[in-house]
Amino acid sequence: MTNDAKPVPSHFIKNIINEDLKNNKNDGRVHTRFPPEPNGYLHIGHAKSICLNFGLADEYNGLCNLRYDDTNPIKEDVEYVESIQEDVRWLGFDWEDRLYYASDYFLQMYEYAEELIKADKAYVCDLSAEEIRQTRGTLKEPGKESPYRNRSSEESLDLFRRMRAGEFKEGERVLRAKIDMMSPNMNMRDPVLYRISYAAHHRTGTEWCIYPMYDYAHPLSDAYEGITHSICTLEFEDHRPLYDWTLDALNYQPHPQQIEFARLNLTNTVMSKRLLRQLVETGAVDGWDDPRMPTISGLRRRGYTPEAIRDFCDRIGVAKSNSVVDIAMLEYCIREDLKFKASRVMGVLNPLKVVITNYPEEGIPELTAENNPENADMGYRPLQFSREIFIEREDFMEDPPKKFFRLAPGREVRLKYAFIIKCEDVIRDEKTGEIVELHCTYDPQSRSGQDVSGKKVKGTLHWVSVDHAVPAEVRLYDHLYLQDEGDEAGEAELNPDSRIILEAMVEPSLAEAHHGDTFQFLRHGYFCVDLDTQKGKKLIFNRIVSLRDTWAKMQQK
RNA sequence: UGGGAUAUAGCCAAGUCGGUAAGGCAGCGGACUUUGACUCCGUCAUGCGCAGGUUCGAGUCCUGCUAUCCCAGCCA
Repeated sequence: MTNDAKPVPSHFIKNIINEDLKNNKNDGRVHTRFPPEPNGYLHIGHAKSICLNFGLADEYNGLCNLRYDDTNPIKEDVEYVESIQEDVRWLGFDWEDRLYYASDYFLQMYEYAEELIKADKAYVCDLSAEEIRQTRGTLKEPGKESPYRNRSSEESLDLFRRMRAGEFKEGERVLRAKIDMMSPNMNMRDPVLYRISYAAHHRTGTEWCIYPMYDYAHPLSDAYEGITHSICTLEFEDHRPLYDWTLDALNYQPHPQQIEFARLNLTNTVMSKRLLRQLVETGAVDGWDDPRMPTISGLRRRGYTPEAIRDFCDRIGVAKSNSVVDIAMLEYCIREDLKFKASRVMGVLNPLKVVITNYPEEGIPELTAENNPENADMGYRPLQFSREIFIEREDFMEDPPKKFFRLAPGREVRLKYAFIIKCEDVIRDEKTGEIVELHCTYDPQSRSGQDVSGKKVKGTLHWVSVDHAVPAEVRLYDHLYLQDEGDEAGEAELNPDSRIILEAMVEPSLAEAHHGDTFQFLRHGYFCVDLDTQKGKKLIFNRIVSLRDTWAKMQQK
């Protein structure tokens, strides 16, 4: 499209790949994967990983797989596997025919485990979960070896086969790697490789009653798929020795390399699946795709575009330091993208009626509005002016400060795409004293595009014709402001101002808008149409993001 | 003296063999403007967690500290 090639940001993972390529490691192949567990909806943090993995494959002429890490049946569901594919596709990435499931490899993994047992590198342990926990030691003290650690390979193999055959109850036995109970790395203290679970798996049903643990399944899945660079987040750094151990134990080749990077954090929001789930389950939000949610589906419904999200992921970079990205960066990206795509239209969120007292009896011919001054290809549309219009209540001040450029008694402003008007009279409600109406005169010489009035005004207002206006629901969103208590119990509390619903008046052309269309309401920001089909196609606009407002900023000072 | 990792501006982040601190977001000042938007121009680290050392020269190398994050699931 554009030729201004955006400089592709460099980062440490590319340095590693470049080095590997130079040494002809992996025969010059680059093969990555995005490996979500289907236990929830994808969020913007996953988008970072998706863009990284698929982006790297793209850039190095390699491949990227989509693989479900579905090794824990009790947490997983087909609802999630479907939403994940939809979201990855929507973001603009294509795994082609490489859609895999760790559960596809259960048999291979099982056979590998038998080999491990025969090689005396794994054993069946009869300790209870509680006993294993107690003998694991602490961060500062070494663990104790299980009394079952040294039983014969034959006995372990027999027990393991019987585990698979369903002869034991959940929790009765596990398969453990025989590594080192004295290791300073907790993950190496004879980690559990297989546990018994009779829960139905969303794909394999009841075919299996033993399931591999992440640390065992992940390196094998990567190896089976010929992954060269297995990119994951920082908390798995301590697991890397186990990742390598699993593949090295039987000298398994190829040997993918695990590389860790820092997960995304955003100011004023929360990325924890636990907290997001809580919002959904308590009904604090309307669902995983509520426009307030940082989920991909929430952002999509809010009106974010895949282009904006990908641009964001490029801009934030990839590194190993825990960081919190300012949400202003995301907001910048969506403004930047919508700037050329969204039609500029007029909507009044808090209407104040204006009567044009010198409006001619014969009426005024149709006006013309430019759909997007930054993108001439988007064309023009007709616009109706009339004797009565609505303007934004906050665009009128009876006693304005010096720098107020909008309407005030005796002042003149331009109505966007239309005429210059002058405020002649302020009409109040007799009882409450509230301003209910403004009486203005218009200057017929000042018509937009053919202004011969010679007037110069500082302010331009947006407006809608009372006769033609279409009522619409407008939803304004604030940040989530969730408190993450960190540990288990933490109750997530939603910012009460996170959604404000207004009854607004919008210009008539919007009556035909489609679900998902994006617009810029002049001065109010970018909005996305979210048609409520339940309520007979009621027009709902989600505000994606506001415009930068230097006037509001001035007032705050 | 458990182990692993990280530290460059308000935020994110480049910085390959040591050669004199990219870029973006936010901010600030100004120009322009029929969106107080957009755009444009200018500005924003004598400084790289701290303290020493090596060197003609250190964000990069060495030594010693400090702070923060992760790890004791039969979760991923």
